[in-house]
Amino acid sequence: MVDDLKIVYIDMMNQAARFIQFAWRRHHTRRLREWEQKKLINELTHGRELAELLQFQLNTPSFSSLHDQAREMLVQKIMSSYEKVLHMLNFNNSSSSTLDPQLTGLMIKSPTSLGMSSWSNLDFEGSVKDPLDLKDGSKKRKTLPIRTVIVNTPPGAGLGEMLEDGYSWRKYGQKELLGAKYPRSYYKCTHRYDKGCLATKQVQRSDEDPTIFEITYRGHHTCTRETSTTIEPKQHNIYQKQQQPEPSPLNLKKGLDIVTQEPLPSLSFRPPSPPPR
DNA sequence: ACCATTTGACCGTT
DNA sequence: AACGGTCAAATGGT
Repeated sequence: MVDDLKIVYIDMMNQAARFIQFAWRRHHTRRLREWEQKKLINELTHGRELAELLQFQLNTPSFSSLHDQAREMLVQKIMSSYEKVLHMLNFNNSSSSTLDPQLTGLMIKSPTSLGMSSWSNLDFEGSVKDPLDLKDGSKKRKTLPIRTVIVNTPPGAGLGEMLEDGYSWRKYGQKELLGAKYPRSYYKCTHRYDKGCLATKQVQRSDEDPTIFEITYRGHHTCTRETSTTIEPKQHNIYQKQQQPEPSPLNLKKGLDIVTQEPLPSLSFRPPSPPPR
């Protein structure tokens, strides 16, 4: 849970950084167009909401108070980060819908000079660094569950429907692999940013039998809501190749909405407590 | 205007 | 240096 939110958070911050950098470099002091800014603000706003959810969850009586303290610190970092970014972007809301170029410049050149401590791990040549990696030597990064399925094409089916699995994916890359005849395609869940869904898949057409595809999924879909029309993935012609058990059994069934949907056992449900400032 | 895909560049690991 | 994964500008579609 915490790890997942961290990933989304870093992802979003990186995107925000890249976005601002892009706007800065290409248009120099040009103004961001309204829709550009709106998009960015929407993303950041949602990220802040996620952080609030996390904070609420952390108000739950703890198992290990030590970890909870670290978590709480992380939450506060996240929250203040978002507050500051949003504030910067909203700076001019009252007058016009443009991003103040001077402010942008300051952000890039000397983020700390404005007291933006949580931007200090943002360098604009690189990206956001994971704050917990700095102090903790535990390198448990590959925690996302991986499962690979072999799918073969039904005789009459076309390629398109063959690759349908009930989820919506956005292709973000394709690569010719070393000894392979066919390229490998890379997909992210369409709701990576609007719902923080980290699911990913790779599709690899088989060398020897081109009707066979090897599809590797990693991560859960946290984007599905069971409001009426949850689509179950089609299970035709699928052979499970390998399966990894869930590392985190107690959460993430329904993703980051867990607080509102599936309260933890210890959490007798109550309305979200106002987050401490 | 908005969105997804394409595709070479880029980047981290080995 | 090479490989595999990801990014993002260009492109094409609605």
